[in-house]
Amino acid sequence: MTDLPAPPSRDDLPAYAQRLNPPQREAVITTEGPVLMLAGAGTGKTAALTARLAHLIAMRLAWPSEILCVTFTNKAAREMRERVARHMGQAVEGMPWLGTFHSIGAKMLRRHAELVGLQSNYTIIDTDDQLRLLKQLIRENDLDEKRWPARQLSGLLDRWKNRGLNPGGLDAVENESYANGRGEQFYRLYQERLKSLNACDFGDLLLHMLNIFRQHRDVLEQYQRRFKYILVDEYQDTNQVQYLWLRLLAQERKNICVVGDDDQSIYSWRGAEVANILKFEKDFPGAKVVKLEQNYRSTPQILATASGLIDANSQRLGKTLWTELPAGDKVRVIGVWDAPEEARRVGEEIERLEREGAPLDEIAILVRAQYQTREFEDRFIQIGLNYRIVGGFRFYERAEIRDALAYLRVISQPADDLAFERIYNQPKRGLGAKTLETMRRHARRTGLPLAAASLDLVDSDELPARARNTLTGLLKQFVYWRESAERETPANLLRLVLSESGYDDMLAKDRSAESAGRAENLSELARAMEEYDTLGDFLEHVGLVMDNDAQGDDEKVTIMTMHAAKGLEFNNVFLPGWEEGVFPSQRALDEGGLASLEEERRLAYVAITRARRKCTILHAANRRIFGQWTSSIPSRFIEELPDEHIEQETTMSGGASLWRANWSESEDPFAHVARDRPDRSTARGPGWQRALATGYETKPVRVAENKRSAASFAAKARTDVAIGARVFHEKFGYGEVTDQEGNKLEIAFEKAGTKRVIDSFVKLAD
DNA sequence: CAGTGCGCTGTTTTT
DNA sequence: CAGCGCACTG
Repeated sequence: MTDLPAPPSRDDLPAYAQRLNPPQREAVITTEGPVLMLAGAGTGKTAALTARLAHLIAMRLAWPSEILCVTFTNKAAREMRERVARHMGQAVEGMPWLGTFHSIGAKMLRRHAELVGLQSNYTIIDTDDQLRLLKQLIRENDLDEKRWPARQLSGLLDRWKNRGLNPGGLDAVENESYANGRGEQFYRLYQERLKSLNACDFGDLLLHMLNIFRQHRDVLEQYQRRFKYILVDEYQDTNQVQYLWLRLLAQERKNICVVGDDDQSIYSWRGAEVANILKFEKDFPGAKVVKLEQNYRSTPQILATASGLIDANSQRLGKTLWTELPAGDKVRVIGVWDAPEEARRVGEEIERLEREGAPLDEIAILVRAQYQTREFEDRFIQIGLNYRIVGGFRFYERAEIRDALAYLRVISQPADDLAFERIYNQPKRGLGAKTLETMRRHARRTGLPLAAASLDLVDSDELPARARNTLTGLLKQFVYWRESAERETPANLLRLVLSESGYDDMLAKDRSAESAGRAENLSELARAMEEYDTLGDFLEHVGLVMDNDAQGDDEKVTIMTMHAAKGLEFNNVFLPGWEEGVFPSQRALDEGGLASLEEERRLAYVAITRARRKCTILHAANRRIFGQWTSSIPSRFIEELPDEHIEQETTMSGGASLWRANWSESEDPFAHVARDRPDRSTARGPGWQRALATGYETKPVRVAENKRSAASFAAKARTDVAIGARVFHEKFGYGEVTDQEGNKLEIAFEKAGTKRVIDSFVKLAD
């Protein structure tokens, strides 16, 4: 890092600043003090942000390692890294603190894990693991899982963590919201369980670090000193923990630059608080506010359509986007009969674009919800159109991949019970619920992880001979694999495990249609692992970088959700499913009131502004929902689009004209639009007020006393049982203790003969 | 212990 | 029309 370029002289602007417009340039050169960059869609915010990064480094104001740069998605982080590298040439050896909130949180937490009772090789569990764990907890505590579903608890936990609340910090209402006042209890139980698994969930990555910052000044100061500059992308999407986290870190130097657009806030369901961006100037007095309003992306028609729509929202800072780009086509609104026709129609339009020479990777179909992708997939397969679906079933969520990862997790972290449970009978080894029950029981009584408890268990006669032998074999394999992990590369270790565990054989014997694909996925996984030096590195990557948007080589149409499309742009954009109940979604209409509706509208704004040249909106009169054909009316958002910039069209087979005919007799389908439209002058929704009312203080957290180390394998022996004692065993009946060795007893049973059992499985007979 | 079939419930969006 | 939990049968 000694070969940084010389600082540029004042008159010849460095390359990274040359193409910036005045506001952008201002955002770049105002390095000291707080800066709020309000950047509308397509106004070159990433360009400004990366230029700012390059500037800080080029002017030698900070080393790359002294800049904290936070993004929301891995994709955004990757792009920024690449762009900075391009600006700086080879001089910048990466930026260690450029990444998503979660990956940065994870990295910090690895260094300070012991402060929250974890070990630095902790596992990051995903929602799937989390749900399984919660189900266990719910069952163990005799709760009716129908009445109090794990999903619901998961949602609450998420919400609490997003708000920076620890178990002790829940108020009565929150506590009441699960199992009649047992919210806090389950939150606590869950956290304890995670700790014993040496694991944490996504929310913990941030919350643990926030707790550490609050309770360990020295740690906080260490980071405050390190980060000379802080940059935050998509600030409108920060939630409460992230906000508190940033505030603590920025408090000292106040060199924080946040970039965002209140009109593109679409993650409030994940705890994001638009208010964070609205109150930035209050949090950081004297903040320089820079507005980027020149749009470089879309035609005037597209821009005007989007602006007209978002204008219906009440809670906005308000910006006026303008463009110098030449006029283009009007935004088209097409009404069709049903969803299949919608897919057919989009297919035809794409084929036409293709004939006109448009590249397929410049075409995107943006949907509200994942289920809408099916229709398009079916159609495109039929007509042989290349497409790719972003999101949806992610690579790492496939069963076989998760199985493989579970093996690796147990190898790297023997206390990972969730992983162990997943694979202890996968492939089928003849170990079932009964064995698991015995293992769990022993684990619970001794406080050992499952695998360790099992190791103890197979040294007794508690399990039937067959289960005992199988389990012994499996545990021995793990010991051996753990040794192999020392000398093999992660990729080779995986291949070894898959072959020796019988997983490969299982797939080979499986004659079903999917098995070949599964095997292929596993090879792909091994290939992907080649670039990692240690198993730990790889597992961390998997925990956080769940994205699967490997750029395909050949040209493909992109199908994805509007949420996933944020930050992207395409020449041609299709927006299907603009119907009440689909978009805006039924959920948003049912709950959440005005705030939800406005978020849906912002989503519509985001979707339209993805388009550079052409934007086509579609709505169908009939759609199958829940397997039932239902007729639908066009989205209220369509009515809100400014007439002069759109062009309506209805197909011969019916579409809009039909429902119009149906409705005109009885009722105006848009009657509700006027009714629901907010009063712009007075609106101050609940979200706004809640945000203003929210304080920063929550109760301090008690750091739980350090329990038995998860890795400890020693089970304590009972002291109340001695040789000669008469005892009762559930399976073997009554007997007399003839020998005692640690927690193992040798007992002469009256009916079953002499057996070796574990002391916790017997009780004293009287 | 594993495999099958039945009925229930519920679908946004993501790190 | 899912995907799941559950009960029942080889």
